[in-house]
Amino acid sequence: MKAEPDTPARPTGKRDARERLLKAALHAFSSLGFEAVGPRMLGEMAGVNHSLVAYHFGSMDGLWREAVASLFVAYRERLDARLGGLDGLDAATQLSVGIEDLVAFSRDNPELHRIMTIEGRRGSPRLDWLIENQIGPLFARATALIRQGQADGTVRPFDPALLFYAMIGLAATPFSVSVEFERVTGGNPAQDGIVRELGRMIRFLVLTGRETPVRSSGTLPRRQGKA
Amino acid sequence: MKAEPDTPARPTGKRDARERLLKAALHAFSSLGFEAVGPRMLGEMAGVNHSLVAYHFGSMDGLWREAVASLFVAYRERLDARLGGLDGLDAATQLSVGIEDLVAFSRDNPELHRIMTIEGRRGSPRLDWLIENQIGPLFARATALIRQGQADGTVRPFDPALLFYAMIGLAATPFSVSVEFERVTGGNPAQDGIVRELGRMIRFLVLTGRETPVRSSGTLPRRQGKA
DNA sequence: GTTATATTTATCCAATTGGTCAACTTCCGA
DNA sequence: TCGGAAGTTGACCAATTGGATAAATATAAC
Repeated sequence: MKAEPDTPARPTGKRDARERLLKAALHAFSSLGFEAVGPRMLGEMAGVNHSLVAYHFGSMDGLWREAVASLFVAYRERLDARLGGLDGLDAATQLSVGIEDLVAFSRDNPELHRIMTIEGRRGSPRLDWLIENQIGPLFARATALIRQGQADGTVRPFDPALLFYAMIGLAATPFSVSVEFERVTGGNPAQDGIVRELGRMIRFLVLTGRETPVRSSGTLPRRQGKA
Repeated sequence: MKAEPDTPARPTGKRDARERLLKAALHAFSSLGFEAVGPRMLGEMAGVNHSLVAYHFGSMDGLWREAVASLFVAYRERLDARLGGLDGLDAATQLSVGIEDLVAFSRDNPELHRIMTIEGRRGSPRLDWLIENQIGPLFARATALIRQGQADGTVRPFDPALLFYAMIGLAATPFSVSVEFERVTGGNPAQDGIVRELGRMIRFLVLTGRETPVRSSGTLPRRQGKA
């Protein structure tokens, strides 16, 4: 369960301070950015003393790294589990499954893309670490699949790098800016209908032989003006 | 409280500091987020005293609002200039021009989308202001065009709200996370070839009758591993 | 020039920051 | 049972924060 804008400070018992700090950190980093978050704020969010950040993680940087790594591990494990059985299958099928999983994961963990969009806009030791350990390998794996599919004629012949960022951006943005999305469109991006429609749209852009499917424009309410 | 000069066109005094503060603010807000930026930091960036933020803009909030408004005004003026002549033309043509302009503007002003992705993820008085004054009208205008095109059969029958966010996300993301993009893909997203390819991709997703064009996968270098 | 106003700087303020550390509590193995 | 390690806390520090002054400078109007 995730809290909405603000995490309430709950002075509970003991012992799980580490986990609560990690959770609070993910929430704070993803909505405020690294530099706007300090031990004191996290301590209050997690309901523990701010000194525990230094004790458990050494520094804010160490906490950031561990929190982000846990997200990427969760994503990779989930993807490997989904993709494990069909390792020998054709690229298009693997991509199709990967797209569906990417949308679902982004819906359940919007923090990952939020943090990436914050860190990706300027150089930092954190971006170096992200590219080296997380995005780089993922990019290599995905673009290899894309090229293979393009050779088969099952993936549209756009630039593989652009397709990679298109998939990620399309799949994650509605959930990443969910508050704006909900207020502007009047619909919650996590609704089943929208998630399916999003997956359809991405598959259509990436894969050939998937012409525009069912007529579907009743997914979101039809709010027009502003308030 | 403070006597803020309401008349903006007053050609008096040396308005140097004001402009420099606005420029520094745009840069800082878009890369660090609102809460990580303070008057002192901006003063140092702009080479002026930090008190000038309070003098010229009343508060950080006022400065933020004015800086962001200037970006939206620039975008709207540019779009209106491009779209002015063909006001009576069909929706698909208007959308096609709008897409091309959106990509170009995002390339030249990545700050806009960066700020939007920061503010869109949680409620804030700034998000309220953004939706009410900037995004709301834009969304209404764009989705009306999309629906019109769908009625004509020239726009693909995906959900209009999703198409709106897809266009924005696709057009802006490579420039918004340009540092990451460049290091991961090995190519600068602002290169002419990439900009054209991006426009092609978006038009293909949105508009019918634009089947995948020329074979084009040599746009970006083919880096596979990481550095 | 003189004067009123607009712009800029320097300085002060209480409040908050990140980091450190000694002391206190809880837990677990011997 | 006891002793030490692990976990947690409150208090302290120098440094910095955002905001509010008054004083200083520049500009324009007369």
